[in-house]
Amino acid sequence: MPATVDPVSALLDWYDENARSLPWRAPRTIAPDPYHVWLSEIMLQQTTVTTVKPYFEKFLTLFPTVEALAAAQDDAVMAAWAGLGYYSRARNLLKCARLIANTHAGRFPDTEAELLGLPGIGPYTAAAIAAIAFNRQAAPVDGNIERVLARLYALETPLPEVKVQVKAKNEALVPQDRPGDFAQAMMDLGATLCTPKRPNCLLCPWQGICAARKKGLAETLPKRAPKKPKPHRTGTIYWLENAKGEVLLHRRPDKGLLGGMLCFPSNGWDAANDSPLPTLLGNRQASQNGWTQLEAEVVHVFTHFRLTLNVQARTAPKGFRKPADHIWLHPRAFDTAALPSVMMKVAKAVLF
DNA sequence: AAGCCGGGGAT
DNA sequence: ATCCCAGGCTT
Repeated sequence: MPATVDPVSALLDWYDENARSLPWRAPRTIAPDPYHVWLSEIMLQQTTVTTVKPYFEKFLTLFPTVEALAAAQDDAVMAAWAGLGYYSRARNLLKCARLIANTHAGRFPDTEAELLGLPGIGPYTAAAIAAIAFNRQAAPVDGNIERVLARLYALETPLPEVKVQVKAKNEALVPQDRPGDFAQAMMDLGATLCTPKRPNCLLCPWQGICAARKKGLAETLPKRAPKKPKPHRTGTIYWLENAKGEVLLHRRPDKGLLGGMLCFPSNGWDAANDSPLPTLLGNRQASQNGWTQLEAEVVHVFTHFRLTLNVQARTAPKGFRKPADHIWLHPRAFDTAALPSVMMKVAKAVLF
């Protein structure tokens, strides 16, 4: 053994011996399926491996090929994505699948530049697909790689400014023969050993050369700007049932919060989607034909605000006509519909 | 450049 | 209760 080992070789050796078995990772001897790589990378945007796994497998069952996905109904895709969050990803996923199927003969482009032009594919995902699916000389940088390299080189500039240095360091390390494995090894290292808190430096292939470890800075890098506190919003859910036991749901517009998803009519927390129901039916509480305030209160945390919802319920009067963009849906169908997690919480609070 | 956009696992 | 995640789009 030489006294000094090439850092990239040490990383790839660690990766070969410790690679987690992930459903979208092809065996060494089999070429990866670009559809699988693309689907997994979109799902993994700001989302952990544990969360993505069951969704990835469900999508491959429902939509085995990019052509099958392209042929699916919008609502079927939104329903399959329900609970995964960042719903613009699902809309762009479908947009991209139809583009690939209809104008690219079902084949994903194999260069970083072409991939970057597709809906839902930004700088990270374009580089990741180019490297992993096509073994191109591309160097994706995600949150894991930022952390690993900020520590390896003890980069003390706070995010996001440090991204420029990280990008340069990363590109300098990419090996010519295994760019895809290098990217995945870096991300695996960040996800399993070089974690944000309490990194397991004793098992790290770079424990001997990590500058942050030598300085005792491993746990504190990368530095981040302090975050702003989340504002708090409150709202009211209107749970309206018809004679068949179906509940009224509102399909939200495609753009914006929970775009394209089904939500119970509500007021007070999202002005653009305030419901006409209380005006249509009268919002007096505890009157014979009015709403009944339920005990249920639902708390949910979004990216940029915290939400507390109270629930009012009643049955629809005879002759009630549902407003535009509303549907009746029986609770037994909630599990397979496009209900976001916050609305699933509301349903559970009312039904149980 | 900054804000918007979900949800859940880990600590 | 807080952090942060295999980020992209919009303004």
